Amino acid sequence: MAHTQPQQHVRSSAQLIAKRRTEPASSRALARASTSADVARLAKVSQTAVSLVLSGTADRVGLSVATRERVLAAAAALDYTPNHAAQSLRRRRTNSIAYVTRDLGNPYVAEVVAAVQRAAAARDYVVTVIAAPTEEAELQTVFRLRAGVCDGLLISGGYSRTAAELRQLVARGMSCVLLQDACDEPSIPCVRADLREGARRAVQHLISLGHRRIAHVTDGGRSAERNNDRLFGYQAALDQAGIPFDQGMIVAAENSLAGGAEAIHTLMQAGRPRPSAVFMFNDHMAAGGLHAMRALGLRVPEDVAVVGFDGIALGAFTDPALTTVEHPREALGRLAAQTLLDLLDGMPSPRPTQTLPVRLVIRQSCGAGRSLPQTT
Amino acid sequence: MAHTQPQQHVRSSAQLIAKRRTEPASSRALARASTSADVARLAKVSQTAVSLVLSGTADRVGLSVATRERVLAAAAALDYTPNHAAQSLRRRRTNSIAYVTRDLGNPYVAEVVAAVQRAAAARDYVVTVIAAPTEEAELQTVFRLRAGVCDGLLISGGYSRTAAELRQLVARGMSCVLLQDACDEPSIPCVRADLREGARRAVQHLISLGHRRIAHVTDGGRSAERNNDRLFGYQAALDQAGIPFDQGMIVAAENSLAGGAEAIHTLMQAGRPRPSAVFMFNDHMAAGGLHAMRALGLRVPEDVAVVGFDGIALGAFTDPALTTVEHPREALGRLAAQTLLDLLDGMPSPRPTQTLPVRLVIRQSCGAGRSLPQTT
DNA sequence: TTGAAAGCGCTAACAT
DNA sequence: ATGTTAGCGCTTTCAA
Repeated sequence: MAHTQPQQHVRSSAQLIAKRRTEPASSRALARASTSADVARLAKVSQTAVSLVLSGTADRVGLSVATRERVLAAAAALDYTPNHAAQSLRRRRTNSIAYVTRDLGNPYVAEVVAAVQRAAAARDYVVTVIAAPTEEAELQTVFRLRAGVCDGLLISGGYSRTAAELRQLVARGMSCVLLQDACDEPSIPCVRADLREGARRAVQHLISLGHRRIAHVTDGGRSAERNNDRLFGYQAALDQAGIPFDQGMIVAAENSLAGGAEAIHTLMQAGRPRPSAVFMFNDHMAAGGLHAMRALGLRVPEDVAVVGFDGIALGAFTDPALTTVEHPREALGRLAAQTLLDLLDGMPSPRPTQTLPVRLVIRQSCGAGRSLPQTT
Repeated sequence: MAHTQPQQHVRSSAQLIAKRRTEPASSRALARASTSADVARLAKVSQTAVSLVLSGTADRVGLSVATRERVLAAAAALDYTPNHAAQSLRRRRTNSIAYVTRDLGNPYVAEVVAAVQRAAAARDYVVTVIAAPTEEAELQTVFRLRAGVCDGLLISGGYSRTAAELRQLVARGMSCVLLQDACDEPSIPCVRADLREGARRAVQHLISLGHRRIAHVTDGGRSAERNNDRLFGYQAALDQAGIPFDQGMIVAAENSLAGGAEAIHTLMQAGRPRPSAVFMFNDHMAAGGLHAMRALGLRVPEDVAVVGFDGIALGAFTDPALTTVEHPREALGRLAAQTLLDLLDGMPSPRPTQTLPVRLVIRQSCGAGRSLPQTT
């Protein structure tokens, strides 16, 4: 960018080269992107030198400063960018990892992804996010990754059938880290937040406020045998307080605003014992639930106390603001990325599962009385 | 998957081959992934035949069925997956497009992405989503794409400095389609919704309800000279009704729940003429605004009418439900993807800018009186 | 300190 | 109907 004059000069010779090389090709094509050979020719050095300089290995090897500068000038003049496919083919490394998620729509995901990207960028890796909304899409995605599109894989909340495919992938040498849902394969590390403990504390909090009839709205989209950390935590809290578990207090619904609202309608149906408090699967569903309660004429927290989960921004802006369990999104994303990159560098994960702590955030919806500031 | 027996048989020979080939290599590496040469050897055909069969060109050329089946069997036995880098290098095509967005956190984006993915999948393309939260990140991302990581680019709401970089990219032969924000380069097509008309209608609706002091909360994060379609529509509606424009009715804030709340606090400050209605930049900010109004003791729509924008799911679950302008997310994503893929196929875009219509959705927050069903 | 040469895995002209 | 051959653009021994 510095020396405009010489650069301009060199650029013209560069274009000559490009032109000459392009002539025999199809006339429709634009000027071919310049290659490292073009750079070498222009700098009057070998391709090796170009590669060495541009990959930063030059000083390790000991190329002369003069050569180095000639290469850099030529590269700049030709507006050279290494071809990614060729580089990957040769290096057997793409310097990219994929983050596969089911619901891009969840703002929670965006924050985790942001953290992953920061951590990856610090180690010169690129993150591509792949949305796989259905089980089929997820399977297909994982399958496609066998082609070596990326070096490693971060999977958040995968379907169980994916696990089998994953095992194969890992057996073939692909590195992979799971978010939140450990699979039975110990060689695939998992990074998670302690949702079970978070749920236990949330429900314990409700119990401490005097509630005994506490309902739980679960995510019906998740398979029953997995991902019920929240349910386990809920049960643990009841157990500790000596409150018998009542299956009628459990309602499954779609993980969405509408699903949350629907669950509340179900729960508050006439002829059914009414809960005095509801522990919702997440804040998103809780927001929908609050809407439904309002429509039903129920006051929160006076008639029904509500606790959410995740700690998304929305929870501070609902009416009333949601008491919730905060997911460590930043730490989770960072740790997952670091674990994966360590794996790629040949450093095996210290523990198969790393668990991060969560935090109970008390706002208004649980009726704890204290009027705290409304933003976290 | 059909003939287990023969497959098992072949698999063992396959493993022999794999083993033999691996022996001289580093002992640390896992069994090398099989290549098309391996498949050819096992099927006793040439690599060409393998390539032809697996790329589906076989029938066009006229390979015998016997050959075809031998190849398929061998490929299955070796669990063969073509190497993506090699394929891309040779074909000069990656069969992937990138979707670059500033805020993955916006649920609106997720829906557009989903539509893009469906349209792309139908034409055998993969979509990778790249989050570029800052201008620097966006520039860097666009710059990196010069390496040929993907064949085409979808950019939504890009920063203006990106435009320059984009032009270079397009000049180099990369195909690119903009979402919503046309840039001054006519060769880069743009797909957008008619936000200006949507805004005009929304404000006109407020005017028709008797409002004259209508405030507008804009997105302070966007540069002033771009992206103010909503502002233009707002002004047009005022003009049509003969209401003078008052700069004091315009407040810029961060595009977030908190930003929306902040804007309302500013707008409702004592000593300032109070608006009787507020047209918010989007539903997300509007939701934050509703929260602020509640905190200030203002009733919506009795004291202040509110209209949002985008038509995100949340708008149907706020209290009161938001009157809004619905963005055609599905159509937008689909059209953008199709335009880009057509471009990649050498079909130039019919018009530099394609504009989709929007729709006013009347709910409770504007006080139109009619009590419509709460979900769209 | 630098360069020549081989080859990553695949595809596509061009034989046969 | 099938095989041979020559690269795509890059990195990396190995030799000078």
